[in-house]
Amino acid sequence: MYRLRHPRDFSTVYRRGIRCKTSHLTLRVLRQSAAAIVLPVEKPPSASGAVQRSPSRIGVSISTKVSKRAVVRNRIKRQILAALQQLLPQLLSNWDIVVVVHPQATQCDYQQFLQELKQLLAEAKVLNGHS
RNA sequence: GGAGUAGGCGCAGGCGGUUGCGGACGGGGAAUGGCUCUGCCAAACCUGCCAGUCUGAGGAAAGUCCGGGCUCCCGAAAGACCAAACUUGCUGGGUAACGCCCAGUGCGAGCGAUCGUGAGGAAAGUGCCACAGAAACAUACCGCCGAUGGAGUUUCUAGCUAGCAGCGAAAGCUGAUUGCGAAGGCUCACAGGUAAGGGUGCAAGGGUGCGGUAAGAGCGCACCAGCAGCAUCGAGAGGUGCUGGCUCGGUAAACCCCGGUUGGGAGCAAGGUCGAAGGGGCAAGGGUUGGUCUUUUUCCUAGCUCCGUGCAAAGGUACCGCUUGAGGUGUUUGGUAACAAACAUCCCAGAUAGAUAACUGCCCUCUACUUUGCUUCGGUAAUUUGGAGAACAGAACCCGGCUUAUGUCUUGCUCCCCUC
RNA sequence: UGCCGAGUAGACGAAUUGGUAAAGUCACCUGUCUCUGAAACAGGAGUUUGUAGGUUCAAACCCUACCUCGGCAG
Repeated sequence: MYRLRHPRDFSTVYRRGIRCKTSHLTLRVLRQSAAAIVLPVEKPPSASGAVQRSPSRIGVSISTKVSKRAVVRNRIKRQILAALQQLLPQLLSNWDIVVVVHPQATQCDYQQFLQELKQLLAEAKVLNGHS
């Protein structure tokens, strides 16, 4: 799994991405080709089209407002990443995805996260069809 | 059995399965691009990627309350003195150091085991002690006394004086009366004495008792508290005993004094290395355009989508700092202990949107229920099924402490109740 | 991660060289006025000073530990 790591990537997704929302999570999604306009150096102009097949990158954002305790935040993040791991084969490539966690999500368990993520990704049309 | 108290160099479930994450190690090993093009370089002394082996949170990793190491800036030979700061402060020891730890002393709390202790100086000075109260550190409101001094009193007395009456020869005696009147009595409470009692207050000039006194008072005595001196025990804080003069308010977590300690400041986001693209800044130079004066060479000034050069800033954890350390484990020795020494042995996280996880099986432990056996009917043993394995909590440069949060196991000791 | 600052009625906010039921404004409640409401006037209630200990005769204030909130490096 490829992770979003740089703050610059996060702010780009926040500025330009599509937004989807459930009661416990918010999803921000952006095509990497759109990001390539902002950062033209990463991709030479000749190869900008169909040649690129870099996999989708995923980031999770969870603030101290969700919970003050680092243990709780880390567990939620790990559970979300594990759920996405399970969904990874169905994901389309060339997308940047950011998952934002809401404060109510401290009560959720793994199955709930899995279900909500599946729903959100389908809504954002990042999931590899319903085939 | 219950209640309590002090510890633990005590534990933080175990073994697996599937899918995954960080680091280290040694292997395999591209695409692509460049060039001096049948080979080299970039990264080929192996990057992305691939599989393998090893390894991967805590007792508090937390709070950031102290003390260090380490790094940079300012200052500075070294030492002494002064100043300043710290806010450290019973004694002895431990430690790299500490406001920490150990052992003891005094005081306080508890029936006790034991616990708490910010525990130098108020007899060096200054300040403060509201209200109340006479007075808050020096006095006298009520009260007591009035010994001493003063004033009053003859309707207090002794005594003296004067004339009158009676008796008498006289001296004189008796009686009532006039006046004086003590160093005596009584009255006053004016001066004064007093700090027992009342009242005020957190606090009122050691406490209790007896004597004493005009009334009182360490004024005297006994015991107690406290102070000073001496002796003695102890390494010391202090303990014990004797003697003495009799007594001093509280507050220093108020200023302060004394003693002690100390170069100051910032903190790994310290600090250092490298520093792309595309822009902008400054400097001097060149080029070019315009203006003025002198002159036809240059100079001055203002500008520019111009040119290259130099300087400085800036962007990013890309790399270093970064984990071998006052290190861990074990044994022995010294010490009451904290701890120290010697020997042996081991290398044990290094992330940076931040790794150690998600789901799940068995064992073990605990617990609830079902059934059965025993029963002194309180329970106890086995068994079936279900549930839980938690609580507090996530390394972020590294150590030593403190504080706070919190599940469970276990050891010693104390008090109370019951039974033998 | 490191470093700073602040907590006083429902809201704002004074009292901080310790001194005795902790000012004031808005809001709230009751009444008067009015046909009703507002305004005005009169009266009233509410805070033990973030929490827990300590020093002191006495603590919002001094000391210690904790809790919460905010800020800076960003």
